[in-house]
Amino acid sequence: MSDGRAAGQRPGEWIPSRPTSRDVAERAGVSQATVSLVLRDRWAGRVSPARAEAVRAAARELGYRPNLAARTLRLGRARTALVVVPALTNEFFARVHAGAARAAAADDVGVVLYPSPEGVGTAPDPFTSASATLDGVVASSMATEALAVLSEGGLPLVMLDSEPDGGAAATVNPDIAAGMRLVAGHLLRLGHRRFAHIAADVDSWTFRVRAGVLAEEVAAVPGAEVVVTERASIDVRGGLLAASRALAGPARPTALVCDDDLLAVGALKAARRRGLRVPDDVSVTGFDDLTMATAVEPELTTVRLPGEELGAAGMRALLAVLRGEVLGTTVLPVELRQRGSTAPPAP
Amino acid sequence: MSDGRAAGQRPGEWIPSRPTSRDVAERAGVSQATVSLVLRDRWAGRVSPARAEAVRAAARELGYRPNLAARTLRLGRARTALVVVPALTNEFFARVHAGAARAAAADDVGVVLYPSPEGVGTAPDPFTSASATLDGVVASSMATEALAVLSEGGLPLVMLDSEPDGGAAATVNPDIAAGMRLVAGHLLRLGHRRFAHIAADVDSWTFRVRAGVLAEEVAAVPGAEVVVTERASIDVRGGLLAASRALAGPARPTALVCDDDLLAVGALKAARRRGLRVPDDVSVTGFDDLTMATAVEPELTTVRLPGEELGAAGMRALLAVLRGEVLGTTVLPVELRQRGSTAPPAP
DNA sequence: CTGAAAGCGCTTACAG
DNA sequence: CTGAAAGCGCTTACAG
Repeated sequence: MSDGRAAGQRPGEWIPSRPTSRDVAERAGVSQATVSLVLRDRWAGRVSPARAEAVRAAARELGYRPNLAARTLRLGRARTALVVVPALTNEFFARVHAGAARAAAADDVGVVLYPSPEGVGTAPDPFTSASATLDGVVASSMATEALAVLSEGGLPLVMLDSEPDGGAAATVNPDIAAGMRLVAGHLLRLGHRRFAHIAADVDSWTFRVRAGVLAEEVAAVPGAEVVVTERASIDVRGGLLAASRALAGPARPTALVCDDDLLAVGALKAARRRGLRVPDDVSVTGFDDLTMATAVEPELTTVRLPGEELGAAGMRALLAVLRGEVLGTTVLPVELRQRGSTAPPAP
Repeated sequence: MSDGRAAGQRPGEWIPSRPTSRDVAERAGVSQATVSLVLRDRWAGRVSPARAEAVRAAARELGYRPNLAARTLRLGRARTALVVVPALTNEFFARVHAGAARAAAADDVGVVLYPSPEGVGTAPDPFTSASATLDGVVASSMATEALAVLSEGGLPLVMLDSEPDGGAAATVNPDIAAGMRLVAGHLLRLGHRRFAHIAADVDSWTFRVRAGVLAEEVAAVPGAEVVVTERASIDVRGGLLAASRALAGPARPTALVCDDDLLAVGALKAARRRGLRVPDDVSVTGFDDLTMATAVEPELTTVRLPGEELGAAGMRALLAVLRGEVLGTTVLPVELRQRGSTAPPAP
């Protein structure tokens, strides 16, 4: 202790000098090795039950907690995963994070969160962060350009809601295509033929799939057509602007298919401002099933994406990859939630 | 390297064997000490500029990143703070986290997030988490019982939106009392006299203040009264149920003062279901100014709590405490956002 | 201006 | 069944 501790303490008295495994060993009258064995539960048949109990008692009395930095250094693994999401203030990504953290905790792995600051755009290098002693990365719904940065870390990478063959060790996706097929089918069956697609202004797999499937499904029905608005930023205001424009055209669409619930909420506002009733004059659909989807009136017909399950499955996939297993792409089912914002078009 | 590395690698080939400072030293033809000095920017006057440049070049070429576990172990500090919030899927706490992470990053400190799984209730011991090499804790809006657990870690603790003298090293609060005074004043000035308080079912400082101030302000006006509903769980459904009950009574209140925007959104729904118009028949106010506040119609009159600023100020306070500074309680200003959900009561 | 050495706290192969 | 020792990668006081 020639310097390190002293140097660490100089800035203030705030460093609680925690007991070390040596302190526990001393108190229990055993060696540090025995302490480690007992506390890591690797003692069966190697340490007598009496001594094991003595160690546990000493640890308890001292309030001993292993120093994770030391353990990490020794073990060469951090038992920590990085979760990268475009924006944490979006409820969907908060759910993804919650699911990932839950699955990680079940395996005694910690999670460090990295919300890409520029929204869904390119993330600056997360690996320079102070918490960057990482075993692997789970990243959700990133824009295409962001992948390169993530791969650069050289860490095992699991992508969520992303291009299936994007170079990640594993991919877990909600069944986006099925979701959009459910929306299109629902509206077509109600009798809609003039659609507007309120599309998000993010260039990522998930939104490309939504656009592609909607176009296909509508094209398959004679007389049906879909116009695509200028791409909208993913917030209420973006939806309001894009939907206003879509509703202003000559052949007014009878259904607004929105890439996200936030856009759909904006579309609801746009319709109301033009004096149109939802769903009587125009139907509106969303994607995600955020809390907001049932907060508004009418409540939104939308696709429920399993955010928590996505995060949990992604973390489990990462853990499996770290164990050396080889994984491909997992697809999670989605559901259509039919609510008050959709109805047959006015005759 | 008798065992450690080998043991670490056995589970799979996934551990990228990263270059160490020794590798950089070798490549640059200097000692490890020089590498450390240069890379930590402590070389001025101690290492010749030419060698410093050589070290930087070598580090760049090898893609060297310091092993944080080793640095942490040596330094005795983790440069990592724990942020504890009741629930991350609540947008307000997501904002708090974002602000805290931003402030931490500015000081090159990492953030580990701990969303108390049981909502706003008692958090189980966060310090057993695998990422628990921590310098300090910032905790927001915790229920009273949760404080004990947090103090137990023995780490410097900054509380946000909490009891000012609750034993934390520092406290940073939005001016909750002023916020509720703004709401009450606004409604009283509009002419309201019969209030219902849709109160949250969480026993914490922030909600006690809201209840206390509302009661006081209303009591100060002759003829004005406030009834308190059964406490509601903080979500749309909770608000809907509590508000339904409040509106069913004999002397129907003309204003529903809600502890949270989610409750207020529920109240909006309750009013609508009873065939009451907002704000013509009944006024509704919220607290927080979530995205949802402007998503609904009419948009909510609410108190804007500065979530990001709260998180950032809290983290800066923790950093100051870690530097040995003594801090008291900081109060952040709040604002009333007047929108469409409030109006004079029907005559 | 530079390097050799010690030590942070832990875990494990090895020797008893 | 138990302990002494080495070493993970880094930083810094110290000796040159």
